[in-house]
Amino acid sequence: MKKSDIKILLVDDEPDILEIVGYNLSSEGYQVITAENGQEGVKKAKKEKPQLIILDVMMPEMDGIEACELIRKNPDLQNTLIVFLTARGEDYSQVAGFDAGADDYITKPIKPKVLVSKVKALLRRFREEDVADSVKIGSLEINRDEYKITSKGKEIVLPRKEFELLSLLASKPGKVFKRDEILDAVWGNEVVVGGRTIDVHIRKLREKIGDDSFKTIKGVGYKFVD
Amino acid sequence: MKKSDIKILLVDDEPDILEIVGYNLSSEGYQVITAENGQEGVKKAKKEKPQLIILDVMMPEMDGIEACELIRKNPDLQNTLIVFLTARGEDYSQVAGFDAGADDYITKPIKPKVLVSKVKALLRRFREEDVADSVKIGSLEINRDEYKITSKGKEIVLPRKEFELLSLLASKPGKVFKRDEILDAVWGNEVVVGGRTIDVHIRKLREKIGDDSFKTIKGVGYKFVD
DNA sequence: AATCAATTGCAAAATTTATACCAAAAAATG
DNA sequence: CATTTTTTGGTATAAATTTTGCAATTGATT
Repeated sequence: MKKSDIKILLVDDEPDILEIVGYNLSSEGYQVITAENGQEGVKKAKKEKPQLIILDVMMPEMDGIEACELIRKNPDLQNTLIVFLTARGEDYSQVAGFDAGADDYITKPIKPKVLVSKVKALLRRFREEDVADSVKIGSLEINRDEYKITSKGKEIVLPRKEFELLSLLASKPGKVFKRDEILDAVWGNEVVVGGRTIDVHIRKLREKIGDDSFKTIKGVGYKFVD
Repeated sequence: MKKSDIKILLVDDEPDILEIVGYNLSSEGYQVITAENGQEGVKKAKKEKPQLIILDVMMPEMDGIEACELIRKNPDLQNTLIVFLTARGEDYSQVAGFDAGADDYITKPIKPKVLVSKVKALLRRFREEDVADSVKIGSLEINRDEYKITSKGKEIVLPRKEFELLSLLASKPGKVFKRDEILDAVWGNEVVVGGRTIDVHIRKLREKIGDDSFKTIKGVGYKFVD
């Protein structure tokens, strides 16, 4: 994701803050969206789905804490980063803010450099978390990032489809995936492939990973067991 | 960078301050340069390019804020750290100072210990940021600043695109970058280039850096291995 | 238990797809 | 304008995916 693809929503009732913070973030290359109160903030958050939201705690009508809670209720915004702006000394707000689901807070008066570096740091973490899906299933380790699988210390390189199939099955060990489900997930339901195709791939996996790991449930599908 | 390579510029109209602060910093091993007023400070800043500048806010003729703004306008001094010296209670100066681009402030009366530790802390950050531009990946050293790559002691000069591509891949050794990702990062998704373009650049890199360093994951993308 | 129908396993072949490589054109650079 | 870098299209090659036909297995039914 490019920097200019990152949206930051800025919610504060003081236009001055909006301007200075907005300016600093814009000149760093981020897309900045602003809102002047809690309601508007929540609305824009839902609409724009920013990666990061900077929320003033003290605002008339709906304060930052409340807005934060509302935002967090939205499933699409679960992973959005939320940073609170608090006046120094409003100590309680840190606690309450973290309870409400904040990721960090910045105290006023705002130092542009601090703000920018904090935002950068958070977004770095965000990005890393985003890609860091390497799952361990018993003796298997599936590293989606590096596109490789480690089984009992041995690295196994798999072709795309086999890799996808294995990740799917191993994502829920024990669960039986119906053939339809598998086709949907691995092949996508646009492409129609014959019925035997899945078997073949399963066979390849059995050859490479181990025969016992894959159980056939006749008339239904396959499952991966550890 | 050695400590004795670090220059600190001290700007204050009071000779006493100059002396006491200067003495403390010198005995820490830093190179200290002094100036007795704003004009002189700005002039010396441009000439000496210190890593850190300590500026008194209250000075006759040109005050610290103004000097700071002038300094910041100089492209070479964008990353220079600027610390303000303010009398306690001059609260406005904090705000105005940060607006002008200051990184920190120290209130008078000056406590040498506080001063020194603050300077150290700031310079640590500065150094970290500074080196973050040249990354070492195994036998490779990528210097984004000077736009060159050192491999096994040999300097390799790369054209822009090849350089960008290599830095991308090497930034996360082992990670597979999908062709889309590569296009986004190196070419930017505004420009549309054909699919073979990436191959060709990879080939060039393989010729120059070494065949083994670049693995192809068919149907997915490429990765750099150390 | 034997039979039957349906389903899955399997191996090799066929097909499709992706990438490497090349040469040459186009664009940028100085 | 000469040189270097980047892009493109074409072809060769390698690899992955799918198909196919038959054998083996399973579960249900008698």
